[in-house]
Amino acid sequence: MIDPRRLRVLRALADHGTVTAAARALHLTPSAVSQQLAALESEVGHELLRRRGRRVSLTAAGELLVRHANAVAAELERAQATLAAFTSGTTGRVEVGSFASAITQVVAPALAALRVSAPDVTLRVRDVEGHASVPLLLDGEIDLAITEEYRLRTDDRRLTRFPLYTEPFDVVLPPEHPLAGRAEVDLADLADDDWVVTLPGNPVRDVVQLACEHAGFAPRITHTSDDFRAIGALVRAGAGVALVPRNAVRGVPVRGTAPLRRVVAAVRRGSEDHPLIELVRDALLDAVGQ
Amino acid sequence: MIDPRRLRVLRALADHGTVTAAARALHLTPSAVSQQLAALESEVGHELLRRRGRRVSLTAAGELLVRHANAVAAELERAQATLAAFTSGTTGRVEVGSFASAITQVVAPALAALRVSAPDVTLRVRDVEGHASVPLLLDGEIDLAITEEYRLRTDDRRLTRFPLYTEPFDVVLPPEHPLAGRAEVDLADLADDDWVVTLPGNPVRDVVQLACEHAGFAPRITHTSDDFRAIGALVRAGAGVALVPRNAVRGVPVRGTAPLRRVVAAVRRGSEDHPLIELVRDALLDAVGQ
DNA sequence: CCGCAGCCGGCGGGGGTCGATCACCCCGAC
DNA sequence: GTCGGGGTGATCGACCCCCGCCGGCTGCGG
Repeated sequence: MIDPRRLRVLRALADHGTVTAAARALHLTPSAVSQQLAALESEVGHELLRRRGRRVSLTAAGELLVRHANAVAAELERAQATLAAFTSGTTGRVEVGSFASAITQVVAPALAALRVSAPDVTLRVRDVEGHASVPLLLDGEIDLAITEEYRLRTDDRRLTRFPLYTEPFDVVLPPEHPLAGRAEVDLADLADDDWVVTLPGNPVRDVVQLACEHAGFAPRITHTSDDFRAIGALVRAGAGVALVPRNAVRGVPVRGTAPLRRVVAAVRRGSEDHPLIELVRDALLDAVGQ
Repeated sequence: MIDPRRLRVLRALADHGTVTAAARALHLTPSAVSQQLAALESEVGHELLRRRGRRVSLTAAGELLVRHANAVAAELERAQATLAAFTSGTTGRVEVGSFASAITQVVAPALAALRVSAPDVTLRVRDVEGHASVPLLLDGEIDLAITEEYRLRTDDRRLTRFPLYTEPFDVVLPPEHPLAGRAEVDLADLADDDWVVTLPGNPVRDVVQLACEHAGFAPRITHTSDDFRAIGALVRAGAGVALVPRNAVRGVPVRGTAPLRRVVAAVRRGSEDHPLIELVRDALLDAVGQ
């Protein structure tokens, strides 16, 4: 029989791609992970890992088993959720991971509301870089992740997601910029400016570049940062212009159709029925006035 | 996090009703089972067992968790099945449990056919009393059970079932019986005979009694046995008449609508896609000419 | 030459057995 | 009726063994 605890190890490997990273996520040494995977292979009688150089990748059988492992994990999560629904008094802790601006936007208000409506629920908030929250969620380090929609594949069967709010991207201009003070700005008018954008790999960068392209130009990129407050500081220092989500840095609306950032909450599949998760989700939805 | 191995113990308890019996099924001591269940309770933070006298029964939370445990088990079974489908050459062992007459009827021919069509598959057959096969199946002692339909609840989500064949009940008469030699017998003509039937609790007994009732009388029961060959011997010895499945003891057809015994094969849910199971199932269906 | 995967020796603890105890139920004796 | 005893079932404590982890090492590859 397959030892279901070993499936957990396999899942971690699939998520992190390397034995060492999986071990970190499981709070184990690489040695232990390697041994467990070897044991799993002999258990199922199949090669699950392919040694590719100094790394490993999953074989087809491995990929298959991972999908079943995900189903098992979801079922366990569901078991915990329905069981928790039996506890009459809602007590417990929920760990929420969120990027900075969403904390001020929705998490902090939700936390305040929960302090009075459900004082026995302790909400632990963790400021997490956008790209890090989903892995943390899957690792079980946090129970609910607030992230941008484009960081999730819609068909990811490991997660359940629900939308929180949508915000447009605003233009941020230096105080001395000729267009400063306008009520709206046309992107095309910024074709000759210097631009401050996020680092390559950050999806926001693609959003900005697509928007500029749509306005008929390619932005001249002079400075980069993944921290929107840093971007705001650079812009105020006259380093260039930027296009950032409204709640990150307050700017000027874009004339016409502005790109949008959709913010969603995600939980591990199966935990969506957990009463504490439902409570926090509802508080978050209340906080965005919905 | 719930340790999924402990769910296995909980399942065994639910199936067998007592810690000792669950321990037997798991090849453990009662002490070990008791400890694992206590650990599970503290893991989920709920009472799962209620001490009722010197026995235990499941609480509502326990019942709930059992259902999830069944889902997890089915998923693990499915994982094993899809992985086994990767092995090109069909090799392995399948344990089949069946009552005696079905062995001669379908299992033996299927075994003979598999010996030539799939020589690397070893089929182990086990003669099992009708009531015992399903528990053995759930315990993992056998992989496929051939049993009467009325021994299965149709909504049992732990099993997948498929029909094999249907046989009518025949009347068995002593050689010196006035109706002996007839091509058909009307049940109503046996109202004044002594009857040999199965023991109370055996569903066949209910079938016989219902049939007699339908024919307008209550059978006068003088001898009982759960072994149809023993019943046949008693009848031939002149002890009375009987109504038994045709393949168990050859008798005389009933005039009008005879009661039917539907014989089905059952496998653990999730294992229906296992290539070896499919192979055996097809061989069984071939053996009944379908 | 660093970093990662995979062995090997050694250790600790989870999880097993064993034996004893307690609780309960079904008896039959009185 | 009730009292006591035997059988059975659950649980606890003590012990212990092996599984599974760690740490250090090797080998390889980028």
